[in-house]
Amino acid sequence: MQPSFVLKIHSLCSPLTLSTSHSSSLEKMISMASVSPTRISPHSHPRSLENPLLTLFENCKSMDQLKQIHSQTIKTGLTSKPVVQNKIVAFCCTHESGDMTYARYMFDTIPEPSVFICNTMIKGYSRIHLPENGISMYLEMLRRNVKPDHYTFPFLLKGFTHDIALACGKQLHGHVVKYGFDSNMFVQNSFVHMYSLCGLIDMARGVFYSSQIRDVVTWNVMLSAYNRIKQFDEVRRLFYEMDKKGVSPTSVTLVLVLSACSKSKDLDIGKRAHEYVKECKVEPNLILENALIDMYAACGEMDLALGIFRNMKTRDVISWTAIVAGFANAGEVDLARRYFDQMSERDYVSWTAMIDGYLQMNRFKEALTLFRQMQTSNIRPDEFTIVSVLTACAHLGALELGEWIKTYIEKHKIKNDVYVGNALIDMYFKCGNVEKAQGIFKEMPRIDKFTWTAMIVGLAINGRGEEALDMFSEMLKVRIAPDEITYIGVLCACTHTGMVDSGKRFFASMTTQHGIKPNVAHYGCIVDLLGRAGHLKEAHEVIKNMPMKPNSIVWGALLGACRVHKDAEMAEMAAKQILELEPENGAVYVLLCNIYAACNRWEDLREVRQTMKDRGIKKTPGCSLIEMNGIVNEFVAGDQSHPKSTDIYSKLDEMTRDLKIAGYSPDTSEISLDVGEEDKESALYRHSEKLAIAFGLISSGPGVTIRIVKNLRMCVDCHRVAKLVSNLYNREVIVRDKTRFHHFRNGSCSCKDYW
DNA sequence: TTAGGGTTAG
Repeated sequence: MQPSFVLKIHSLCSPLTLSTSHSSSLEKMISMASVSPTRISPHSHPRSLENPLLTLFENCKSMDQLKQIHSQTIKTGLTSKPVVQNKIVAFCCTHESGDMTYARYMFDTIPEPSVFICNTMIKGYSRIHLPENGISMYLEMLRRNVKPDHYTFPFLLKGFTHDIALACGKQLHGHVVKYGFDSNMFVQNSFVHMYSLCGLIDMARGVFYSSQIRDVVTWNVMLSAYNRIKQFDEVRRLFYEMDKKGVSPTSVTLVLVLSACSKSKDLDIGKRAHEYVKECKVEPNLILENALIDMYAACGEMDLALGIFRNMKTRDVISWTAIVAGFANAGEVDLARRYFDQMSERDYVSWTAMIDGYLQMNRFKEALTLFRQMQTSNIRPDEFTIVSVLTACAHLGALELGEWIKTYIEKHKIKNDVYVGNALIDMYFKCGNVEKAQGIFKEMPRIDKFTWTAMIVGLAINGRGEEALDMFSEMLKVRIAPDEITYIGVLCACTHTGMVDSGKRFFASMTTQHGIKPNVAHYGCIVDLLGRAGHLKEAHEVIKNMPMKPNSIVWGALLGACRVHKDAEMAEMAAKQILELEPENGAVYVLLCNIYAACNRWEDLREVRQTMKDRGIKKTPGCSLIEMNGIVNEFVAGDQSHPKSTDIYSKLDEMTRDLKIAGYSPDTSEISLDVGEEDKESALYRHSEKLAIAFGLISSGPGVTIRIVKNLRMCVDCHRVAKLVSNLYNREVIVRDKTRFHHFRNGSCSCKDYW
C-alpha cells in the first residue's frame, strides 16, 4: 500500500461507521470478505477469497457503501489486487451515484493501469458529460504506452458534444485506422454517430457505406443522422432499403422513422411503421407508443393518437404532452387544456406546448396568464418557453414583461440561441422600441435568415424604410438568400416611405434575382405601394392582371388607398369585391361608411348601415391595449369598466381642455354617424386610444413613453390628439395600429401623416 | 469484468 494513497483516500472517506439501513448484511459480508492476509496461503485458490468480495461489490448501492468496502480492502491488503481496483473504479464510473473524483484518486494509485481500467475511466467521464476529461484520459493512455482497444473509442465518443466532435473527431478517426479498429462494427457505429452529431453528414455517410458489416444499430445511427439534419426523405429511403436487405427493424428504428413521419407529416409511412407493432414484429414500449401518439397527432389524426394513448399500460409526461400538443396544434386549445389540467405531472415542455396552443389561436393574454402559473408552479422555463412568451409580448405590445423576460434570460442563464435573439428583436420592434431591437441584433453571435428578415420587417413597420433597405443590401452582401417574407418587409419599407419606383424594382427582382414567385401577399404590397402614392388606376391594373385570384387583402389595400385619396367610386367597387368574397367582413362595411361620411353621402351611408343591420353584421370594436406595471390594460370605446375609470375620464376632460387651448378642434370626418356635430365629438372623445392615453398619463411619471397597441387603424382625430399630447405634455407616444407604428414626438408623427 | 441507436415544444 502506498502512503500517499492512504492520505488521499482518508481525506475522501466518510467516517467508518456502518450506519446505513443495509449495514447489518453489509457488515456480515465484509466480515466474510476480510480474511486476514496472514491466513492467505500462497497456494490457496484466489476465488475462495474473491467470491464474497465480488458479491459485495455487486450488491453495493452507494458511494458510502463503496467507501466502507474500500476501507476493508485497505485493512486486509486486498486493494492492490487488480480485480479489486477494477471493481472500485467501475462502480464510480458506471453507477448512477458514482463519484468520478474518487475514481480518479483510485486510478492514481495504480502504477501500471490496464487498458480495461482506462476504458472504464473514459466511460465514466462520458457518463457525467465531461468529454474533455475523457480525451485527457485517452491522451494519458497514449503517453503511458497503454494501447487503446476497440472498446476505447465507443466509450470515448459517447460523451462527445457537437463542438468536441468537430474539434477532434477526424483526428481520432485517424488513430482508429492506425490501430486497425476501423473494421470493428461497434467502432464504426460510434463514428457514424459522432460525425452526424457534429454535422459532418458526408463523413457519416462515408463510414456507413464503406462498412462491410452492418447490424440494425448501424442503420439506426444513420437514420438518426438524417433525422438530425431533417432529411426525412432519406429516412424513408433508408427504411425501404433496410426492408429490402432483410434487416428487421427494432423499436428504435420505428421510433426514428415515426419521428421523421411526424415532422414531415407522412401518415402513410407512419402507418406502415405502426403495422410492424400491430403484427407483433416489434414489441411496443413506452417510447415507441409515445412516438406513435406524436406521429398521429402531428398528422392531425387525434382519434388514432387517443386510441394508442388510452390503450397504454403506463403513460408518462411525454405521452400526455404529445396529446396536449396534438390538440393545441389542431386549434382545439380548450380540449388541449382539458388534458393539460388532468396531468399529474407537468414539465417545461408540457407548459410550453399549452402556451403555444393559446398563441396559435391568438389568445395572447391567456398565454401570459399560463406563463405566470408556470412560474408559481416552480417549473423553470427554457428557451422554447421564452420564445413563446416573447411572441405573446410582441403581439400585446407588452414591453415591460418583454424586458423582464430579457433580464430573466440573463439572470437564469437561459440558452440565448438564435431563436431567442430573433424573438427579442421581434418583440422590441412590435413594441416600437427600434433602438433596443438594433442592440440585440448587434450582440447576437450567430444570426440567420430569420434575423435579417425580422430586422427588415421591424424597421419597415416602424417607419425606418431607408434603414430597412440598407439592411436588405447588407443581407445580400453576406450572401444570405432572402425568402418571401423578407420581400414582404422590403416592399413594406418602400410603401411606408413612399418609394414607388424602388418598390417596383424590388418586386421585379424577386423573380429575376432570387427565383421567388410573388404570392398574393406581395401583390397586396404592390397595390398598397401604388395606392398610397395615389396611383389608384395603376394599382387597379395590377389587380386586374395578377396571375392569381385577388383576395380580400389585395382589394383591401386598394380600398384603403381610396379612403386616403378620397375616391369614393373606386372605393365602392373595391368594397363590393371584398364583400363578395367575405360578406361578413364588418371592417369593410365600416370603411365604406367612413368614405360615404367623408363625402357627405349620407343616403348611401344609411343604406350600408341598414344592410349591416339586416345581415346582423357588427363592426369589430376598436380596442387599445396599454401595459402598466406588467399588466396589460384593455380599453374599448366608451369603456367604463376600468377600476380607475373616474380618474381616466377626468384626465380626459382636462386633456381636451388643454388641447383646445393649444388650438385643437375635433376632426369628425371619419365618424360615420349621421348625427349632429356635438354627438360626433362626444363619440370621438371616448375612442379607446384616448382612454388609453389618459390612463397612461395618470399612471406613469413625467417623461415616460406611453405605448399603445390598437387593433384597428388609428383614426384621424386620435392621430391629431396624440401629436398634440406629445408636444403639450412632453411625452413620447407610440401607437401600434393594425399595420404600422406611429411614433409621436414633439408634435409630429414618424408616419408623416401618411398611413 | 467493458460497446453503439430512440420519444414531447420554437
